[in-house]
Amino acid sequence: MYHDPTLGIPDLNFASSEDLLRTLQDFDISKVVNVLKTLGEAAAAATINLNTPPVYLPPPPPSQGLSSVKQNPVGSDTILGRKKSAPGATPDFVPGHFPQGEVENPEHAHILANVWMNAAKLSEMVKKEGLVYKKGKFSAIEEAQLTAAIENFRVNKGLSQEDLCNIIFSKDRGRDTFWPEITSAVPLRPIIAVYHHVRRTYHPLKGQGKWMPSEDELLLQAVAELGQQWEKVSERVGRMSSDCRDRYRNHLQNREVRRNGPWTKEEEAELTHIVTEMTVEQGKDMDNDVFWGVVSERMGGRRGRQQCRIKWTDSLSPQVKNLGEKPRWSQLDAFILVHKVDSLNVRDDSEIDWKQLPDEHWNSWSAHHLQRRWLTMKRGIKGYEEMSHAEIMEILKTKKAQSLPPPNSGRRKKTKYTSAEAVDEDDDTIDPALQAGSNSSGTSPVIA
DNA sequence: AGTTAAGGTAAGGGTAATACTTCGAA
DNA sequence: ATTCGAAGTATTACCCTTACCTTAAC
Repeated sequence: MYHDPTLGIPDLNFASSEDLLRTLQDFDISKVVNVLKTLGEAAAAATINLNTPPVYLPPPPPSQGLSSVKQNPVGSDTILGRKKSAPGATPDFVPGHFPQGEVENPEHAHILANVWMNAAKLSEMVKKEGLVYKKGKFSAIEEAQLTAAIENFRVNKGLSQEDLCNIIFSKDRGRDTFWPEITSAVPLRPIIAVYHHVRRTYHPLKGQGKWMPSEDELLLQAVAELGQQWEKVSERVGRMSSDCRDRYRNHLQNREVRRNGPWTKEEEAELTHIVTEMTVEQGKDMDNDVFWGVVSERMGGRRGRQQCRIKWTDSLSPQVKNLGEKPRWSQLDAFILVHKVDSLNVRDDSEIDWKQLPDEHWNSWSAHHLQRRWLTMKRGIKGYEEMSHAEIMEILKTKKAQSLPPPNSGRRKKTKYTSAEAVDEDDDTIDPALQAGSNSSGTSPVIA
Protein backbone atom coordinates (compact mmCIF):
# COMPACT_ATOMS: atom_id res chain seq x y z
CA MET A 1 0.00 0.00 0.00
CA TYR A 2 1.34 3.39 -0.89
CA HIS A 3 0.05 6.65 0.45
CA ASP A 4 1.15 10.06 -0.73
CA PRO A 5 -0.98 13.06 0.16
CA THR A 6 0.75 15.25 -2.40
CA LEU A 7 -0.49 13.08 -5.24
CA GLY A 8 -4.10 13.85 -4.66
CA ILE A 9 -5.10 10.32 -5.57
CA PRO A 10 -6.53 7.53 -3.46
CA ASP A 11 -4.20 5.24 -1.58
CA LEU A 12 -2.91 2.52 -3.79
CA ASN A 13 -3.16 -1.12 -3.09
CA PHE A 14 -1.41 -2.92 -5.87
CA ALA A 15 -0.76 -6.57 -6.35
CA SER A 16 1.86 -6.09 -9.02
CA SER A 17 3.97 -3.45 -10.61
CA GLU A 18 1.60 -3.41 -13.57
CA ASP A 19 -1.34 -2.65 -11.32
CA LEU A 20 0.48 0.24 -9.83
CA LEU A 21 1.27 1.56 -13.25
CA ARG A 22 -2.22 1.30 -14.58
CA THR A 23 -3.33 3.38 -11.68
CA LEU A 24 -0.59 5.91 -11.97
CA GLN A 25 -0.46 6.28 -15.68
CA ASP A 26 -3.06 9.02 -15.84
CA PHE A 27 -1.32 11.26 -13.34
CA ASP A 28 1.35 13.90 -13.60
CA ILE A 29 4.43 12.30 -15.10
CA SER A 30 6.91 13.87 -12.72
CA LYS A 31 4.90 12.72 -9.73
CA VAL A 32 4.77 9.22 -11.12
CA VAL A 33 8.51 9.20 -11.50
CA ASN A 34 8.92 10.42 -7.92
CA VAL A 35 6.60 7.77 -6.60
CA LEU A 36 8.36 5.02 -8.48
CA LYS A 37 11.69 6.23 -7.19
CA THR A 38 10.40 6.31 -3.65
CA LEU A 39 9.12 2.80 -4.01
CA GLY A 40 12.21 1.48 -5.69
CA GLU A 41 9.81 0.18 -8.33
CA ALA A 42 12.12 0.44 -11.27
CA ALA A 43 10.67 -2.62 -12.92
CA ALA A 44 7.27 -1.07 -12.83
CA ALA A 45 8.52 2.08 -14.40
CA ALA A 46 9.83 0.11 -17.30
CA THR A 47 6.42 -0.47 -18.68
CA ILE A 48 5.14 3.04 -18.29
CA ASN A 49 5.00 5.21 -21.31
CA LEU A 50 7.31 8.00 -20.34
CA ASN A 51 7.97 8.88 -23.91
CA THR A 52 5.85 11.96 -24.00
CA PRO A 53 7.72 14.18 -26.40
CA PRO A 54 9.71 16.86 -24.60
CA VAL A 55 10.02 20.35 -26.01
CA TYR A 56 12.53 20.46 -28.76
CA LEU A 57 13.17 22.67 -31.68
CA PRO A 58 13.05 21.42 -35.20
CA PRO A 59 16.47 20.41 -36.49
CA PRO A 60 18.60 23.42 -37.38
CA PRO A 61 19.27 24.21 -41.01
CA PRO A 62 22.25 22.21 -42.21
CA SER A 63 24.21 25.36 -42.96
CA GLN A 64 24.58 26.05 -39.24
CA GLY A 65 26.08 22.64 -38.68
CA LEU A 66 24.41 22.23 -35.30
CA SER A 67 23.96 18.70 -34.20
CA SER A 68 21.83 18.67 -31.10
CA VAL A 69 18.28 19.68 -30.42
CA LYS A 70 17.65 23.06 -28.83
CA GLN A 71 15.15 24.61 -26.53
CA ASN A 72 13.77 27.97 -27.51
CA PRO A 73 12.95 30.27 -24.60
CA VAL A 74 10.88 33.35 -25.17
CA GLY A 75 12.82 36.65 -25.30
CA SER A 76 12.96 39.13 -22.42
CA ASP A 77 11.43 41.82 -24.61
CA THR A 78 8.45 39.65 -25.32
CA ILE A 79 8.02 38.96 -21.62
CA LEU A 80 8.04 42.65 -20.91
CA GLY A 81 5.60 43.29 -23.70
CA ARG A 82 8.01 45.46 -25.66
CA LYS A 83 7.94 43.82 -29.02
CA LYS A 84 7.13 40.56 -30.67
CA SER A 85 10.63 39.23 -30.93
CA ALA A 86 14.13 40.30 -31.70
CA PRO A 87 14.92 40.78 -35.37
CA GLY A 88 16.27 37.62 -36.87
CA ALA A 89 15.16 35.52 -33.96
CA THR A 90 13.72 32.12 -34.56
CA PRO A 91 9.94 32.20 -34.71
CA ASP A 92 8.11 31.12 -31.58
CA PHE A 93 8.00 27.40 -31.30
CA VAL A 94 4.82 25.72 -30.24
CA PRO A 95 5.82 23.93 -27.06
CA GLY A 96 5.03 20.33 -26.48
CA HIS A 97 5.04 19.25 -30.10
CA PHE A 98 7.68 17.80 -32.27
CA PRO A 99 7.83 19.00 -35.81
CA GLN A 100 6.00 16.47 -37.95
CA GLY A 101 8.01 13.65 -39.33
CA GLU A 102 11.35 14.74 -37.92
CA VAL A 103 11.98 13.61 -34.41
CA GLU A 104 9.75 10.61 -34.51
CA ASN A 105 11.46 9.24 -37.57
CA PRO A 106 11.59 5.51 -36.72
CA GLU A 107 14.55 4.91 -38.96
CA HIS A 108 16.60 7.52 -37.10
CA ALA A 109 15.46 6.17 -33.76
CA HIS A 110 16.69 2.74 -34.83
CA ILE A 111 20.04 4.09 -35.96
CA LEU A 112 20.57 6.01 -32.72
CA ALA A 113 19.78 2.95 -30.63
CA ASN A 114 21.75 0.40 -32.67
CA VAL A 115 24.66 1.94 -34.53
CA TRP A 116 27.81 2.86 -32.63
CA MET A 117 28.61 6.09 -34.40
CA ASN A 118 31.59 8.23 -33.50
CA ALA A 119 31.39 12.03 -33.48
CA ALA A 120 32.32 12.34 -37.13
CA LYS A 121 29.68 9.87 -38.27
CA LEU A 122 27.06 11.49 -36.11
CA SER A 123 27.70 14.91 -37.52
CA GLU A 124 27.65 13.50 -41.03
CA MET A 125 24.23 12.00 -40.34
CA VAL A 126 23.07 15.32 -39.00
CA LYS A 127 24.20 17.10 -42.13
CA LYS A 128 23.11 14.59 -44.75
CA GLU A 129 20.08 12.90 -43.25
CA GLY A 130 18.78 15.61 -40.92
CA LEU A 131 19.28 13.35 -37.93
CA VAL A 132 18.34 14.95 -34.61
CA TYR A 133 19.86 13.79 -31.37
CA LYS A 134 20.17 15.03 -27.83
CA LYS A 135 23.36 16.09 -26.05
CA GLY A 136 24.25 17.24 -22.57
CA LYS A 137 23.40 16.11 -19.11
CA PHE A 138 20.83 13.35 -18.70
CA SER A 139 17.69 14.77 -17.12
CA ALA A 140 16.00 13.22 -14.08
CA ILE A 141 13.31 11.85 -16.37
CA GLU A 142 15.79 10.23 -18.73
CA GLU A 143 17.53 8.80 -15.71
CA ALA A 144 14.28 7.25 -14.53
CA GLN A 145 13.55 5.91 -18.01
CA LEU A 146 16.96 4.28 -18.18
CA THR A 147 16.82 2.79 -14.71
CA ALA A 148 13.42 1.38 -15.52
CA ALA A 149 14.59 -0.08 -18.83
CA ILE A 150 17.62 -1.69 -17.22
CA GLU A 151 15.56 -3.19 -14.44
CA ASN A 152 13.04 -4.39 -16.98
CA PHE A 153 15.80 -6.08 -18.97
CA ARG A 154 17.14 -7.71 -15.83
CA VAL A 155 13.77 -9.07 -14.75
CA ASN A 156 12.76 -10.27 -18.22
CA LYS A 157 15.97 -12.22 -18.61
CA GLY A 158 15.82 -13.52 -15.05
CA LEU A 159 19.20 -12.03 -14.17
CA SER A 160 20.63 -11.19 -10.76
CA GLN A 161 22.16 -7.79 -9.97
CA GLU A 162 25.53 -9.41 -10.37
CA ASP A 163 24.67 -10.78 -13.81
CA LEU A 164 23.59 -7.30 -14.76
CA CYS A 165 26.91 -5.79 -13.67
CA ASN A 166 28.70 -8.47 -15.66
CA ILE A 167 26.80 -7.42 -18.75
CA ILE A 168 27.48 -3.74 -18.22
CA PHE A 169 31.19 -4.22 -17.54
CA SER A 170 31.88 -7.34 -19.56
CA LYS A 171 34.62 -7.13 -22.11
CA ASP A 172 33.17 -9.93 -24.22
CA ARG A 173 31.13 -9.30 -27.26
CA GLY A 174 27.75 -10.78 -27.61
CA ARG A 175 25.95 -8.84 -24.95
CA ASP A 176 23.24 -9.23 -27.54
CA THR A 177 20.47 -6.80 -27.07
CA PHE A 178 21.32 -5.01 -23.85
CA TRP A 179 22.68 -1.67 -25.06
CA PRO A 180 20.28 -1.20 -27.98
CA GLU A 181 17.33 -2.16 -25.80
CA ILE A 182 18.00 0.28 -22.99
CA THR A 183 18.95 3.02 -25.44
CA SER A 184 15.50 2.74 -26.96
CA ALA A 185 14.11 3.91 -23.63
CA VAL A 186 15.73 7.33 -23.98
CA PRO A 187 14.61 8.87 -27.25
CA LEU A 188 17.19 10.91 -29.15
CA ARG A 189 20.21 9.61 -27.25
CA PRO A 190 22.91 7.81 -29.29
CA ILE A 191 23.89 4.37 -28.04
CA ILE A 192 27.47 5.46 -27.31
CA ALA A 193 26.25 8.23 -24.98
CA VAL A 194 24.03 5.80 -23.08
CA TYR A 195 26.89 3.33 -22.90
CA HIS A 196 29.25 5.84 -21.26
CA HIS A 197 26.56 7.17 -18.98
CA VAL A 198 25.45 3.77 -17.68
CA ARG A 199 28.98 2.47 -17.24
CA ARG A 200 29.69 5.44 -14.98
CA THR A 201 26.40 5.29 -13.11
CA TYR A 202 26.66 1.59 -12.31
CA HIS A 203 30.38 1.56 -11.53
CA PRO A 204 31.08 -0.08 -8.15
CA LEU A 205 33.68 2.57 -7.27
CA LYS A 206 31.37 5.45 -8.09
CA GLY A 207 30.75 8.41 -5.80
CA GLN A 208 33.06 8.20 -2.84
CA GLY A 209 33.07 11.85 -1.86
CA LYS A 210 35.96 13.84 -0.51
CA TRP A 211 39.49 12.65 -1.11
CA MET A 212 41.51 11.80 1.99
CA PRO A 213 45.16 12.90 2.14
CA SER A 214 46.13 9.24 2.23
CA GLU A 215 44.27 8.65 -1.05
CA ASP A 216 46.05 11.62 -2.58
CA GLU A 217 49.38 10.14 -1.62
CA LEU A 218 48.38 6.78 -3.04
CA LEU A 219 47.33 8.45 -6.26
CA LEU A 220 50.52 10.50 -6.56
CA GLN A 221 52.59 7.42 -6.03
CA ALA A 222 50.60 5.39 -8.55
CA VAL A 223 50.94 8.11 -11.18
CA ALA A 224 54.66 8.39 -10.50
CA GLU A 225 55.07 4.68 -11.10
CA LEU A 226 52.52 3.96 -13.78
CA GLY A 227 52.15 7.27 -15.57
CA GLN A 228 48.73 8.38 -16.72
CA GLN A 229 47.32 4.90 -17.26
CA TRP A 230 44.17 5.64 -15.36
CA GLU A 231 42.63 2.17 -15.42
CA LYS A 232 45.73 0.75 -13.73
CA VAL A 233 45.96 3.70 -11.35
CA SER A 234 42.31 3.16 -10.50
CA GLU A 235 42.98 -0.41 -9.32
CA ARG A 236 45.67 0.81 -6.95
CA VAL A 237 43.74 3.74 -5.53
CA GLY A 238 40.28 2.20 -5.36
CA ARG A 239 38.53 5.05 -7.14
CA MET A 240 37.10 5.22 -10.66
CA SER A 241 39.68 5.91 -13.35
CA SER A 242 38.02 9.15 -14.37
CA ASP A 243 37.92 10.33 -10.76
CA CYS A 244 41.63 9.58 -10.36
CA ARG A 245 42.33 11.51 -13.52
CA ASP A 246 40.21 14.45 -12.32
CA ARG A 247 41.72 14.55 -8.86
CA TYR A 248 45.19 14.49 -10.36
CA ARG A 249 44.73 17.14 -13.03
CA ASN A 250 42.58 19.43 -10.91
CA HIS A 251 44.29 19.28 -7.56
CA LEU A 252 47.51 17.33 -7.43
CA GLN A 253 49.38 18.32 -10.55
CA ASN A 254 51.71 21.24 -9.79
CA ARG A 255 50.70 21.01 -6.16
CA GLU A 256 53.93 22.73 -5.04
CA VAL A 257 53.11 25.95 -6.87
CA ARG A 258 49.32 25.85 -6.82
CA ARG A 259 47.62 28.89 -5.28
CA ASN A 260 44.19 28.98 -3.68
CA GLY A 261 41.93 31.77 -2.52
CA PRO A 262 41.09 35.13 -4.07
CA TRP A 263 42.83 36.15 -7.25
CA THR A 264 45.23 39.09 -7.20
CA LYS A 265 44.92 41.89 -9.76
CA GLU A 266 48.15 40.63 -11.35
CA GLU A 267 46.81 37.11 -11.74
CA GLU A 268 43.60 38.42 -13.29
CA ALA A 269 45.57 40.55 -15.73
CA GLU A 270 47.75 37.57 -16.59
CA LEU A 271 44.74 35.36 -17.25
CA THR A 272 43.06 38.01 -19.38
CA HIS A 273 46.24 38.44 -21.37
CA ILE A 274 46.66 34.71 -21.95
CA VAL A 275 43.06 34.12 -22.97
CA THR A 276 43.06 37.11 -25.29
CA GLU A 277 46.26 35.99 -26.90
CA MET A 278 45.03 32.45 -27.38
CA THR A 279 41.68 33.40 -28.85
CA VAL A 280 41.06 36.88 -30.25
CA GLU A 281 44.53 37.17 -31.68
CA GLN A 282 44.02 33.89 -33.51
CA GLY A 283 40.53 34.70 -34.69
CA LYS A 284 38.85 32.39 -32.19
CA ASP A 285 35.91 32.83 -29.86
CA MET A 286 36.82 34.06 -26.37
CA ASP A 287 33.93 32.26 -24.76
CA ASN A 288 34.08 28.95 -26.58
CA ASP A 289 37.50 28.16 -27.98
CA VAL A 290 39.70 28.22 -24.90
CA PHE A 291 41.84 25.25 -23.95
CA TRP A 292 41.90 25.58 -20.20
CA GLY A 293 44.55 22.95 -19.61
CA VAL A 294 46.91 25.01 -21.76
CA VAL A 295 45.87 28.23 -20.04
CA SER A 296 46.65 26.65 -16.68
CA GLU A 297 50.07 25.61 -17.91
CA ARG A 298 50.79 29.09 -19.19
CA MET A 299 49.84 30.43 -15.76
CA GLY A 300 52.81 28.39 -14.58
CA GLY A 301 50.51 25.82 -13.02
CA ARG A 302 49.78 28.28 -10.22
CA ARG A 303 46.08 28.07 -11.04
CA GLY A 304 44.33 24.93 -12.26
CA ARG A 305 42.14 24.59 -15.34
CA GLN A 306 38.93 24.76 -13.32
CA GLN A 307 40.09 27.84 -11.43
CA CYS A 308 41.03 29.59 -14.68
CA ARG A 309 37.86 28.69 -16.46
CA ILE A 310 35.51 29.67 -13.63
CA LYS A 311 37.40 32.92 -13.03
CA TRP A 312 37.06 33.74 -16.70
CA THR A 313 33.46 32.79 -17.31
CA ASP A 314 32.17 34.22 -14.04
CA SER A 315 34.01 37.49 -13.77
CA LEU A 316 36.62 38.33 -16.37
CA SER A 317 35.00 37.59 -19.71
CA PRO A 318 33.99 40.87 -21.42
CA GLN A 319 30.51 39.47 -21.80
CA VAL A 320 30.22 39.10 -18.04
CA LYS A 321 31.94 42.37 -17.27
CA ASN A 322 29.20 44.07 -19.23
CA LEU A 323 31.36 46.97 -20.26
CA GLY A 324 32.80 47.43 -16.82
CA GLU A 325 29.46 47.74 -15.09
CA LYS A 326 28.30 45.19 -12.63
CA PRO A 327 24.55 44.83 -12.81
CA ARG A 328 22.63 43.88 -9.74
CA TRP A 329 19.91 41.24 -9.78
CA SER A 330 16.47 42.82 -9.54
CA GLN A 331 12.91 41.61 -9.08
CA LEU A 332 12.41 42.38 -12.72
CA ASP A 333 15.18 39.96 -13.61
CA ALA A 334 13.53 37.34 -11.43
CA PHE A 335 10.26 37.95 -13.23
CA ILE A 336 11.89 37.55 -16.63
CA LEU A 337 13.72 34.41 -15.56
CA VAL A 338 10.57 32.74 -14.26
CA HIS A 339 8.73 33.42 -17.50
CA LYS A 340 11.61 32.31 -19.62
CA VAL A 341 11.80 29.02 -17.77
CA ASP A 342 8.05 28.70 -18.02
CA SER A 343 8.15 29.21 -21.76
CA LEU A 344 10.38 26.15 -22.12
CA ASN A 345 7.49 23.96 -20.98
CA VAL A 346 9.84 21.35 -19.61
CA ARG A 347 8.58 18.60 -17.33
CA ASP A 348 11.43 18.97 -14.89
CA ASP A 349 14.10 21.61 -14.39
CA SER A 350 16.85 19.10 -14.97
CA GLU A 351 15.71 19.20 -18.60
CA ILE A 352 16.51 22.89 -18.97
CA ASP A 353 19.31 23.78 -21.34
CA TRP A 354 20.61 26.84 -19.48
CA LYS A 355 22.80 27.94 -22.34
CA GLN A 356 19.64 28.83 -24.24
CA LEU A 357 18.39 31.27 -21.62
CA PRO A 358 20.61 34.34 -21.74
CA ASP A 359 19.58 36.94 -24.31
CA GLU A 360 21.29 40.02 -25.57
CA HIS A 361 18.50 42.36 -24.49
CA TRP A 362 18.72 41.22 -20.92
CA ASN A 363 21.74 42.48 -19.05
CA SER A 364 24.11 39.77 -20.28
CA TRP A 365 23.35 37.41 -17.43
CA SER A 366 25.40 34.28 -17.97
CA ALA A 367 23.80 30.85 -18.19
CA HIS A 368 25.64 29.87 -15.04
CA HIS A 369 24.37 32.91 -13.17
CA LEU A 370 20.78 32.32 -14.28
CA GLN A 371 20.94 28.71 -13.23
CA ARG A 372 22.11 29.65 -9.75
CA ARG A 373 19.41 32.29 -9.50
CA TRP A 374 16.84 29.71 -10.42
CA LEU A 375 18.08 27.40 -7.72
CA THR A 376 17.98 30.19 -5.14
CA MET A 377 14.43 31.12 -6.08
CA LYS A 378 13.34 27.52 -6.00
CA ARG A 379 14.87 26.94 -2.58
CA GLY A 380 13.00 29.98 -1.34
CA ILE A 381 9.79 27.96 -1.59
CA LYS A 382 8.92 26.01 1.50
CA GLY A 383 8.80 22.29 0.80
CA TYR A 384 10.08 22.64 -2.76
CA GLU A 385 11.79 19.25 -2.51
CA GLU A 386 8.47 17.47 -2.57
CA MET A 387 6.91 19.57 -5.32
CA SER A 388 6.71 18.89 -9.00
CA HIS A 389 8.27 21.29 -11.45
CA ALA A 390 4.81 22.46 -12.52
CA GLU A 391 3.85 23.32 -8.94
CA ILE A 392 7.06 25.23 -8.34
CA MET A 393 6.50 27.05 -11.60
CA GLU A 394 3.00 28.13 -10.59
CA ILE A 395 4.15 29.41 -7.21
CA LEU A 396 7.05 31.34 -8.66
CA LYS A 397 4.95 32.88 -11.39
CA THR A 398 2.50 34.20 -8.83
CA LYS A 399 5.18 35.21 -6.33
CA LYS A 400 7.36 37.04 -8.80
CA ALA A 401 4.47 38.87 -10.41
CA GLN A 402 3.43 40.13 -6.97
CA SER A 403 6.88 41.21 -5.88
CA LEU A 404 7.45 43.18 -9.04
CA PRO A 405 7.85 46.91 -8.35
CA PRO A 406 4.86 48.81 -9.72
CA PRO A 407 5.56 50.79 -12.87
CA ASN A 408 7.48 54.03 -12.24
CA SER A 409 7.19 53.67 -8.52
CA GLY A 410 9.76 54.44 -5.91
CA ARG A 411 13.31 55.51 -6.15
CA ARG A 412 15.72 52.74 -5.99
CA LYS A 413 18.19 52.51 -3.21
CA LYS A 414 21.62 53.71 -3.89
CA THR A 415 24.19 51.02 -4.07
CA LYS A 416 27.83 50.98 -4.94
CA TYR A 417 26.94 48.99 -8.02
CA THR A 418 25.79 50.56 -11.16
CA SER A 419 22.15 50.05 -11.49
CA ALA A 420 20.90 46.80 -12.48
CA GLU A 421 17.82 47.86 -13.09
CA ALA A 422 18.20 45.68 -15.37
CA VAL A 423 17.01 45.94 -18.68
CA ASP A 424 16.88 49.60 -18.82
CA GLU A 425 16.01 52.12 -16.30
CA ASP A 426 13.31 54.10 -18.01
CA ASP A 427 11.64 51.28 -19.72
CA ASP A 428 10.57 48.83 -17.11
CA THR A 429 6.89 49.36 -17.49
CA ILE A 430 5.17 46.04 -17.41
CA ASP A 431 2.08 45.09 -19.28
CA PRO A 432 -0.56 45.06 -16.52
CA ALA A 433 -1.87 41.82 -17.90
CA LEU A 434 1.41 40.19 -17.06
CA GLN A 435 1.37 41.43 -13.50
CA ALA A 436 -1.80 39.54 -12.80
CA GLY A 437 0.28 36.40 -12.61
CA SER A 438 -0.41 33.20 -14.40
CA ASN A 439 -3.69 32.03 -15.70
CA SER A 440 -5.25 28.82 -14.65
CA SER A 441 -4.71 27.00 -17.89
CA GLY A 442 -1.01 27.03 -17.13
CA THR A 443 -0.04 28.63 -20.37
CA SER A 444 2.40 31.43 -20.03
CA PRO A 445 1.18 34.90 -20.89
CA VAL A 446 4.26 35.39 -22.94
CA ILE A 447 3.31 32.77 -25.39
CA ALA A 448 -0.28 33.68 -25.78
C1' DA B 1 43.93 -11.48 -45.16
C1' DG B 2 41.56 -7.30 -45.25
C1' DT B 3 37.86 -4.46 -43.70
C1' DT B 4 34.62 -2.84 -40.60
C1' DA B 5 31.91 -2.49 -36.47
C1' DA B 6 32.04 -2.80 -31.48
C1' DG B 7 33.77 -1.00 -27.68
C1' DG B 8 37.76 0.19 -24.23
C1' DT B 9 40.65 4.01 -22.50
C1' DA B 10 42.31 8.60 -22.04
C1' DA B 11 41.87 13.44 -22.84
C1' DG B 12 39.23 17.62 -23.41
C1' DG B 13 35.59 20.39 -21.94
C1' DG B 14 32.05 21.20 -18.71
C1' DT B 15 28.40 21.50 -14.53
C1' DA B 16 26.32 21.13 -9.71
C1' DA B 17 26.66 21.38 -5.02
C1' DT B 18 28.52 23.48 -1.29
C1' DA B 19 31.72 26.01 1.67
C1' DC B 20 33.38 30.33 2.60
C1' DT B 21 33.34 35.50 2.37
C1' DT B 22 31.41 39.98 1.83
C1' DC B 23 27.63 43.15 1.56
C1' DG B 24 24.05 45.92 3.12
C1' DA B 25 19.64 46.77 5.44
C1' DA B 26 17.51 46.97 9.75
C1' DA C 1 28.14 48.91 16.25
C1' DT C 2 25.89 44.69 15.58
C1' DT C 3 23.31 41.18 13.52
C1' DC C 4 21.68 38.35 10.00
C1' DG C 5 20.09 36.99 5.59
C1' DA C 6 21.27 37.60 0.83
C1' DA C 7 24.56 37.81 -2.64
C1' DG C 8 29.14 37.01 -4.37
C1' DT C 9 33.24 34.03 -4.85
C1' DA C 10 35.99 29.89 -4.66
C1' DT C 11 36.46 24.95 -4.29
C1' DT C 12 35.74 20.34 -5.51
C1' DA C 13 33.38 16.18 -6.85
C1' DC C 14 31.14 14.62 -10.56
C1' DC C 15 29.65 14.41 -15.51
C1' DC C 16 29.50 14.31 -20.94
C1' DT C 17 31.79 14.14 -25.47
C1' DT C 18 35.45 13.17 -28.49
C1' DA C 19 39.77 11.10 -30.17
C1' DC C 20 42.24 7.29 -30.74
C1' DC C 21 43.14 2.76 -30.38
C1' DT C 22 42.40 -2.54 -30.09
C1' DT C 23 39.98 -6.50 -31.16
C1' DA C 24 36.32 -9.51 -32.71
C1' DA C 25 33.36 -10.53 -36.50
C1' DC C 26 32.43 -10.69 -41.09
